[in-house]
Amino acid sequence: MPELPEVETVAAGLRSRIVGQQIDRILIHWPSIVVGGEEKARLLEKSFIRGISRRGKYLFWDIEKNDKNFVLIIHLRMTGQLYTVPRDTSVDKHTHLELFFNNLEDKIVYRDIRKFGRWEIILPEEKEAYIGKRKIADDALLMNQSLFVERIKKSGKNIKTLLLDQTVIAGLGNIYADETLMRAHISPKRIGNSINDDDLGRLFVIIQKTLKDAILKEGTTFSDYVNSYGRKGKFQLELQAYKKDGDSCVYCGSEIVKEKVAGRGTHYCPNCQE
DNA sequence: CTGTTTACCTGGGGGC
DNA sequence: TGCCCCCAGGTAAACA
Repeated sequence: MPELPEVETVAAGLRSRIVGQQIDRILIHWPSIVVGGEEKARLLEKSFIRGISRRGKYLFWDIEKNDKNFVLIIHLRMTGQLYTVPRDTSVDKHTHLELFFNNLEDKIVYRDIRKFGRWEIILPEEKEAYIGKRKIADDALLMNQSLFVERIKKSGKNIKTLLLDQTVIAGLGNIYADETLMRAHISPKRIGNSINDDDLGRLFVIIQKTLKDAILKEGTTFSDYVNSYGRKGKFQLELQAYKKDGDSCVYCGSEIVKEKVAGRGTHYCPNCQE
């Protein structure tokens, strides 16, 4: 699923090619992907893309049309894909939106098997409220370490729940929550306020390093994720925990188990994650 | 306020 | 081959 490294890879790939471009036309095959439906989606036609940014798993496109500014917010959720193909490429039944450009031979397609992803168009002055309403925390790569440690330390929830909570730290999903806890040798079931400062500091550093490593590998492709060129990532080759149940732990050789923690399938080593 | 449950969707895999 | 059921998990809304 697209988490911080995957969304960052998509953001960077699109930014280098479409900032400055003008959208000529949008094809809408499944209007409910866009909040407000077709009428709202038409706002994008003839608009210019002025910038692309990211916070956690949210993509933000700064849009300008007739001297008015908008923000397009895209969340890929579980199976969303956002990538370019030559404009005459045919699309399948899972492709819900297509963006054509004035001066680009490629089009952008939005493909999403489960249709969980959302596009939302708001005004720039509404962006702060959008983030505030959802209480989206600082991006994991920009967050202050002591703030992270303080938030975990005062919580009675387990660490897996906290890492998945986008109001605590933004960007981790099920894959990177398991991967970072494995690398930090911390059990997903440990309660936040039972973990000492040193271990939390270490976890924070490992979170940032793991996410950066995954960005260098252009993300993890397990089933659906692709980058902005429609190609798979390579970090799945370096996973140590996610979907590794039954395999040997790379640190101690014990068998990795899978059980439900925080309502999610959770993979960890019972021996070295205490 | 907090915590839990359900809805949103489809494809894949297991059981028979 | 096919049918049924469960599972995958990010977010938001409904609920207790």
